[in-house]
Amino acid sequence: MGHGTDGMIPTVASEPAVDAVARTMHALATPSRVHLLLRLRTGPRTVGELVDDVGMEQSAVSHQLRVLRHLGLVVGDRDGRQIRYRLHDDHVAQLLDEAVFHVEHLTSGLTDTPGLTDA
Amino acid sequence: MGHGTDGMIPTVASEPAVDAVARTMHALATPSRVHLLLRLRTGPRTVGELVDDVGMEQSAVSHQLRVLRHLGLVVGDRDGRQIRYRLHDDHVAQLLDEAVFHVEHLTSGLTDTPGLTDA
DNA sequence: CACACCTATGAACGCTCGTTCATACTTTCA
DNA sequence: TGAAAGTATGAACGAGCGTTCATAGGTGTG
Repeated sequence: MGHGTDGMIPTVASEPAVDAVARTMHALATPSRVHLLLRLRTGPRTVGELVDDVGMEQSAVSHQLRVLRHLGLVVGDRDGRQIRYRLHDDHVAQLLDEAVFHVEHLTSGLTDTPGLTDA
Repeated sequence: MGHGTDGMIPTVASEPAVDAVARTMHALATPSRVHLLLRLRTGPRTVGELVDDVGMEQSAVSHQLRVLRHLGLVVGDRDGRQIRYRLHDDHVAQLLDEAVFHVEHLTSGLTDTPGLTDA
């Protein structure tokens, strides 16, 4: 059972929502950001720790963290001269888990030619 | 695709899964595809119908449908000289609903400056 | 105050990707 | 079989984006 639109089916789903979905899902459309988010899902980490975890440069990590910040997915708290990042709330963690879950359970029935179930 | 590591709790989430998530979520990272998917969520539609629904050219629709097909999110069944597309399964519909749900409930606590909860 | 440490920012480059234009393919009908 | 309808495909162009390089901003320490 899914939450969300229980019962009522979105006949067309408001147009504005379309852009909002695309914009937010954009955060999960890049390996580097997914990597960072999954890392933060295990708990708060400083930028330096994240740099060590994923194989990215400090600048790249900072840039991506800014993107995630603007999307409201992560929050940074200053601790001394370093900044500790964390997922914004459980909502984000849940979204992450579901993304991973769905991907791992996608019936891989890829199709190359339309009109056929497989080819 | 292979699940390299065991099927355990995502303490760190296997590296390969990261790319898989990013690749699939990529489908939801563009307004045009979200539009098409949400439309298909209300039931099967032919390409022509989709063209009328969303404000895209036939070619663009066909191109995006191909992307969604390769990702295993939609399936096309030939019906006469037109092809009727539909979501691959309930899984995809659920993923869509959850995406919309989460976006609509994202505590919009955007932050521009790190180290501060708001500014 | 000067310096090292940590993180953020801006510019630039390369690449990916979505769209458009033109065309080919498949199916139906006369 | 020739034509029209419906859809797919390839090339090309432009925009958006992720990375790197260089540098600035802020923080603690001696």
